[in-house]
Amino acid sequence: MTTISDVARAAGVSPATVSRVFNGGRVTAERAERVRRTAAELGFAPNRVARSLRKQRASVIGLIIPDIENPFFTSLARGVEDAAQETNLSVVLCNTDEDVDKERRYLEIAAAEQMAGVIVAAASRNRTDLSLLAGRGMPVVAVDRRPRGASVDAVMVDNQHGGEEATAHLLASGYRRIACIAGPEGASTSEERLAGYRAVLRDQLREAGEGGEPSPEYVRHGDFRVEGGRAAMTELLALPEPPDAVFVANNLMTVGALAALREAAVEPPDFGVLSFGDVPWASLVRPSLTTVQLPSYDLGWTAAGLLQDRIAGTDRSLQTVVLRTALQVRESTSGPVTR
Amino acid sequence: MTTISDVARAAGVSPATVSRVFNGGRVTAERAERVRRTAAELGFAPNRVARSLRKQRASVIGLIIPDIENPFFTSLARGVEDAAQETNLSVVLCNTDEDVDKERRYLEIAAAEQMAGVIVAAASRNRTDLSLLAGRGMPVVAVDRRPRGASVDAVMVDNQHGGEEATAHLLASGYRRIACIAGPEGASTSEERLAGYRAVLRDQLREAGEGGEPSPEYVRHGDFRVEGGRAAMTELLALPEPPDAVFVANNLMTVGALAALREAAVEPPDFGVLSFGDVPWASLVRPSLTTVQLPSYDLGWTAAGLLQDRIAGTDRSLQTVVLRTALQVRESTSGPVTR
DNA sequence: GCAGTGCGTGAAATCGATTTCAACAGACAT
DNA sequence: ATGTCTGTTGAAATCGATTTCACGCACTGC
Repeated sequence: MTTISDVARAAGVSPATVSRVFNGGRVTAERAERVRRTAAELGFAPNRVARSLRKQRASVIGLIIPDIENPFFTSLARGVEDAAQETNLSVVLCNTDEDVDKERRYLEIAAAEQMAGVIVAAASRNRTDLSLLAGRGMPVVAVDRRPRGASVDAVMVDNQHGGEEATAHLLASGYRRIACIAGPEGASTSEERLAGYRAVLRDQLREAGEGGEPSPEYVRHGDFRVEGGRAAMTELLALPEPPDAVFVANNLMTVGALAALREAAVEPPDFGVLSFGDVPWASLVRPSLTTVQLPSYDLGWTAAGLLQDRIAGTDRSLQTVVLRTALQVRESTSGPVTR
Repeated sequence: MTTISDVARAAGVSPATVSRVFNGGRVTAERAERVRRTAAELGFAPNRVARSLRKQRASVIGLIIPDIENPFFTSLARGVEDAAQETNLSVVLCNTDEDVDKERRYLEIAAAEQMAGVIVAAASRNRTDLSLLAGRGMPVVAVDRRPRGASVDAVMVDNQHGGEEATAHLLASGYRRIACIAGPEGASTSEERLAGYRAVLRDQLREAGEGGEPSPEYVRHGDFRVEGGRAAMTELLALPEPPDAVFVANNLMTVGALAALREAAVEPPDFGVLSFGDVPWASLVRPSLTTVQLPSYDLGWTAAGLLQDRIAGTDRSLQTVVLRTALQVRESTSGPVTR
């Protein structure tokens, strides 16, 4: 391992000069050239640990996500990674498994490693505590989920709008008994999607002159995982008057819901399914699935951008960027065949 | 940020003693207790950067994979992560996009960050150069793919066996014109799977008294991605005598192949499809897909174990662990209906 | 010719932990 | 009383880079 002193000695200059060559200090062209050449000869690469210690900041950003096996988050991670690469930051990917304790451990590591900044998709709206980092002046950006009371930059999805879009599409397709499989109660993303669903249904009831509220029986809460979706869908199908369509609040639960539908031998387009979030590849084997597309990659990219601004020292006021969803209609035949 | 000196001062001891308390040196019980208490009061957590610099080794391992969006690798990553957690190592996940240059950059970072070790699923059999790290004495474990000439521990999948299993199953199900969509030429994993396919077909031809070689037209090379699978399948279907089944050498290409089949309105069980590697969730919407299950999680877990042995300083001789695949039969009706 | 300015340079301090080394205290044997 | 040994302790060196500071030199303007 060649150090900066090795290079300095070989090039006949001081370590300070070598450092300046690589960090944009003022050095005469001729010396700089000589240093660069000897450095290349010796295969010198600065020790990033030493650099981090001295600078009190590593060239690493943390990305803390709740589920690495969910394509939504891997896509987000790619966005972060691509953006980070442009400024030579590396990304440490941490998977919390929706577990607040695991998450806290990672936040502590981020502090102890003196990471340049952290992007967090919080495991819990209430119990995730970002003050640990924000308090030490470490730049933090919340993404997808904003923990309560955290004063940090954020990049969010317009969940309510997505929920409205989805529900409106199902209505427009002719379905009338539309259920909703929401996420865990308390999850902000889920609440907002549900709010969108409710708002559209209420409007529709009013217009139809029926007034009142959409049936509370048609709303089930899952856990954002496959099994939760399956269970909720099974319950819905067992109702005295089962729904004829369902809006599912995330991609994994959609997979579960589809499985339950298949077991019950209920198929689109008799039964409408609209997924919030892309179910990757499902489109290939089940083209009739309409989805609310989430800007996952852009979410990551944007969050990384905000973070880098902060790292660079910008002190604009706190900012929340909201990205829109886009409905991707894939139904070949749209709407129920018989009514 | 409280440092070790702050704690030392507050507890009325030297920094050396504080360090010993946290690193298992000999300290009298009473002092140790006092130090621990003051440390807790001050919220002291050792600065990992400083520790890494002094120890010449970080408590971080690198995991370098070619495609973070492939569930095979995310599952592998979980295996690594879970194993690493047990010894308080954190994992840095690096995505190379199958790009050798990107990969080299990450290998250099691993060196400059003084990572404790690296697990690599190499982007290229020929061009991935692990000597950079192995030469500096950094522990390295190859996983899934073993780069040529690298003298490192390795954890592999028994690809040939998996290929044999897959092909034999298709034969046993009654298919006779079995094609293969292999991976890129030169990729060791692909070559081995293909070898398994060829071996079984040759045996079958011999037994059937026909002798000779399986038709070379039935072997196509893809790029391990969705589009490659789709293109290859389309070509196969366009042959004068198209196959009646296909063995696809990885999960993503299977997705592409399924899409091509759907476009051509060819459906199982008239056409047999066997995927090497699980196509997540596809089972739910297409239960008839039989797959060769890869031990992705175990691959990661095992690799992390080997790496930790090396980090701890074991100097047993180089070791290659080969994990078996398992056929997961999901066909409801098995085999072609008409012949 | 002299003060003032600016640039390039190297010596040395610095980041925060670990670890070596020497000193010291106390127990015990000679 | 002296020597030996064991077990604790703190001062100081160390890891490898960055950065401050002061110095020397060359110019400029008066």
